[in-house]
Amino acid sequence: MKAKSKARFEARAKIIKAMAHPTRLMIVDELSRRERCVCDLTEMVGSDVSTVSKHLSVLRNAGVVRDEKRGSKVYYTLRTPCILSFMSCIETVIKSRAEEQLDLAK
Amino acid sequence: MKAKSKARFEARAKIIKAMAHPTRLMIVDELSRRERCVCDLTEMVGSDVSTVSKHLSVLRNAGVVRDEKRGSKVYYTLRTPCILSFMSCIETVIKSRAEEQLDLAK
DNA sequence: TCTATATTTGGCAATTTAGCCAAATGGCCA
DNA sequence: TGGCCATTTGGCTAAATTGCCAAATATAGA
Repeated sequence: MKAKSKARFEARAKIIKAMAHPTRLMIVDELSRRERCVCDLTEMVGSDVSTVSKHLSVLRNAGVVRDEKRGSKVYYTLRTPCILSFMSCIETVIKSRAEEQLDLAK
Repeated sequence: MKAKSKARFEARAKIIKAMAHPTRLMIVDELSRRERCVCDLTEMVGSDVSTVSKHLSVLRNAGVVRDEKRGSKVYYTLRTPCILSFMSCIETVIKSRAEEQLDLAK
């Protein structure tokens, strides 16, 4: 049971780690709206294509996004839409933190 | 607007990064049930106290947990309960991934 | 005050990550 | 086939992260 729960936390951490980067969050955010090819995302992000491609492979390996080749382009989509609720939790943490600091300032 | 959204993604990434570790996830999971002192968590986790203390400081700096000193012990609590919905999203990703691999195996 | 317990901090070695360039791969079309 | 476009991969360096030990700090109690 101990080992099993350890494996569970490792599996979760792997996914969370994949999202733990500003650029990858931006990508996830964009993909929550519509599918995008690497070229679209590269333009959005403003880094080298190879960098964006590597970020995408991190997300793909973690199972956060899915890729589909059509013609010479590769389109990425989110695998599940729950990412939005995920983000709303993060925003709650940010807000809670801000409020607490406001209290301290009084 | 561009810089603003960049800062937003960085703020979010900071919090997500704080959770992106199996041990810290285990801690967050435990704290979602009840408050715990460092000694309790150290026993649970099974690492050196200093290691656990550093994990806790990562979570504290990110605003995920709050600490309160009482006597010679320091008790940690979750700052917001939404972490649970956060985890359920992660589980969805894991499940979606598993199902897709099952399909491939057919 | 002296000691034991609880926690944090400093420091260090090993590992992982990020981002760039250059090169390889794959598809499209003249 | 040859050349162009889209994407991935290899390789490299710089920076960040992890986990341990040792040492510092704080509190409670004899």
